[in-house]
Amino acid sequence: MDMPDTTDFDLERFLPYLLNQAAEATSRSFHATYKASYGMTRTQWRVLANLGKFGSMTARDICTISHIEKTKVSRAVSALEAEGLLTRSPSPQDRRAEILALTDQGRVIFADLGQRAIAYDQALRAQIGPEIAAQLDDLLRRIIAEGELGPPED
Amino acid sequence: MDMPDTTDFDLERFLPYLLNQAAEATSRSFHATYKASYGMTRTQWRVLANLGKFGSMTARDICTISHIEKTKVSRAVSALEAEGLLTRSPSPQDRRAEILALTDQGRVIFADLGQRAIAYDQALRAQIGPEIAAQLDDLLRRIIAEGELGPPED
DNA sequence: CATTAATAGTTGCACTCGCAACTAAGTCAA
DNA sequence: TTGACTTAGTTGCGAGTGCAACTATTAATG
Repeated sequence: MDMPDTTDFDLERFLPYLLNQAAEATSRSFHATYKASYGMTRTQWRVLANLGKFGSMTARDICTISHIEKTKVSRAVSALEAEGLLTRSPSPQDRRAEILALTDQGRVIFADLGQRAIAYDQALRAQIGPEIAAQLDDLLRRIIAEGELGPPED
Repeated sequence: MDMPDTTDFDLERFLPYLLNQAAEATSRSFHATYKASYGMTRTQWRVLANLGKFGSMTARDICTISHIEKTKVSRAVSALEAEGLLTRSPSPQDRRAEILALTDQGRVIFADLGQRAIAYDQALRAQIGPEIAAQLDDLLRRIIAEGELGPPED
């Protein structure tokens, strides 16, 4: 009737750790791409990608869709605007909100990075096998959806 | 003979993005645990966990094993030492290196957090199903191992 | 040996992040 | 319409991070 030996804990078998390592490994080289080409932050890239995908929307919409904190979005929007990649225009329905839209230049860059992202993603999936990659997608989405299973409540 | 429409790029199908979201979702609540209980950083927790698992080793060993940047390790070690959770002693073989070892207090905390980590990990795996979780482990390890498949080389 | 290169670890700096506090605008109800 | 409450977005601040430069020591090479 042994208790599990607590010194048995092994980071290498800890799912959050593995997910982090995998995320960092796969993010790093693509991050280098958009950073080198356009001096972009990961958050900026994500905001750009959302606007590219969905068209005009407010900062709040981006927060809701992508689960990025509003302060990160706010700063990313400022930076992208300063670079001339997006414009803000006041929302007619709500004067607190601003409608964000990519400029032509923003769309060009989104097209470029989008293409490279697709290529990178395909290379990744090819390495682990396309069917398995599809399974992986499902698993990750489930984990994301389960979201926080509240703290261990000990 | 269409080129793939570049506006088709969808963050939600981008593996690095999914991995990141999943990693953040699973890390967040456990991060809250060690932060609240011991005011620890993720890097500090990882250094502690490595020392707990492998016993005495140098900072460089930790870097090699866990792929954490040496500056992060350096600062984490300083912080853990300041908290009295580890000691440094000069290496007899190499006067540049220091041998790191957990103090009794460090081991107690490692035991505590290790236990909680195991519980958290098991809860996570239970949610997605244990067999599937095992598959996920394999996949993640493969992705980590493939490591950087060099930048797209376009 | 003497020099040059490599390595262990630290530090300075510029930047990103997370959180709380804040402004401005909209909502709801008495 | 006034007052309490919520929401969109911004800003200040403390803290963590990445990168490059640096010290001290060890290894390698002529």
